[in-house]
Amino acid sequence: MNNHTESEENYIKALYHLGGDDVVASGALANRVGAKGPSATQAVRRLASKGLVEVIPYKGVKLTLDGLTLAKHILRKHRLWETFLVEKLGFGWEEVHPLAEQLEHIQSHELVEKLAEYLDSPVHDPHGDPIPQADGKIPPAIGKPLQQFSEGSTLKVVRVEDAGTDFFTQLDHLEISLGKEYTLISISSFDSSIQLNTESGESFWLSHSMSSNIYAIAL
Amino acid sequence: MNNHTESEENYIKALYHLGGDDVVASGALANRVGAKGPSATQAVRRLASKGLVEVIPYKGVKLTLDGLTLAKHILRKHRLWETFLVEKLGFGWEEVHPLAEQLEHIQSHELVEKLAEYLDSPVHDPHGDPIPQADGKIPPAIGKPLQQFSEGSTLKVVRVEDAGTDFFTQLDHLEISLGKEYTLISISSFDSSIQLNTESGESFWLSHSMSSNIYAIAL
DNA sequence: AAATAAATTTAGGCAAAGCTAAACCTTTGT
DNA sequence: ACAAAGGTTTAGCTTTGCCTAAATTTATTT
Repeated sequence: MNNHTESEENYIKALYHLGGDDVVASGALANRVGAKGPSATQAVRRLASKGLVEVIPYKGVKLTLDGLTLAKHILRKHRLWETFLVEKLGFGWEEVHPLAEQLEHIQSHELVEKLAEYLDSPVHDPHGDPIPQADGKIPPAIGKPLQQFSEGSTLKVVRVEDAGTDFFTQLDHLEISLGKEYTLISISSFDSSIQLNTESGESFWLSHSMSSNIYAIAL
Repeated sequence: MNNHTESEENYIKALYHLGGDDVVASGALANRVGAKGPSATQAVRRLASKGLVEVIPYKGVKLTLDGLTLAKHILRKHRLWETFLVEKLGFGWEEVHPLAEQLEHIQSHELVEKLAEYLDSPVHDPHGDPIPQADGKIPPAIGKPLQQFSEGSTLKVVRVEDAGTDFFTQLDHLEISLGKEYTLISISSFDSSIQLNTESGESFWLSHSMSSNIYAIAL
């Protein structure tokens, strides 16, 4: 009961990401894992038979406690590997997600814990996202989305949501990275896009979908 | 044409291990990957359709040049990961094989080369086995099997064949490890088993199957 | 050289995972 | 309240990869 396929783990991950331990619609799930509806229905059934999810037909799916534990454990592995790739192997933070997606499926508790130790038991990954700990606890997430700052405030970017590659390409293009400081000039009341000033005085706009994945603290 | 399943890679690995680029019987192959005859036949057919092997029906299978290249690349990954696990994470040399067997399937040239660099481009893994290089060249294997030493010679263990866990359990039990020195007392003309003396004077016997996987240099 | 033994391949099944098309619930709009 | 729209599940098909049993080919033995 402790050995899962890669596909199963991907569904579990998706469920966690989409809803934590809340109910998720099978369509949304299928979408997230890049499959079609029926595949998700079927997959979810397999997961249910392993006690990892609860299904309410025509309503949605929900992680059980076991499923939740597994999800957090996979996320722990993912973020530890990302940390390793960036800090030890010198990868850029924008390249590591797809690699970690492979590495997170490696099966060995001992390996995970030795890796954590080797990295000095990190609490945040290279994107600033919290790394679930061995006991299942999740460190507090740092920063607030840019929208929640008032115009004129000075802020420091401390975290970005570990999303797709195109998101990072955009970030790189705008030369946004962790630790950088900006002044928030204005928030469009029309489409919620945000205007930032860099330290060197240049100004640029961020779409809502961009800025809502960028987290900062006030200075 | 560059993307292989884990199962396929396991068959390629097995072929390389069993025969290098010589013909291997399908039964032996099945045996090595822990499958039954028909599964191997089928697998081999898939590999042939990808140009990785050549099949001579009822005779055997043989790696093509592409297959050989792939095999060496997988072995490179395997041994680099083993090196990482032992040198960086502090695993014992006897524990790393099954982990490396998972890690070797991670798909990323960049990762492999960054890992190699991080480990200072090692030429031998923790068992003393040569690590195929990025260009496909294989560093010279060091040492000779214990059988090839004459009685009375003093020798140093420099390499063991990276085999199953039980082999390492045995080695550990006998407290044999890389770098240790012994005197070869005698070779049984009956069953080729070997009698060794440790530096501290204790004496013990090694079966042929054990000693033929242990390599040493003369002192 | 024929018969038997051993190895290999074919035939036919099964489970995981995916797909499309069709059927079936739920929700929503009027 | 009911019909259309939208989302979900069922049905049925495909591929990978493994299995057992049966047929076939190769090797061995007398």
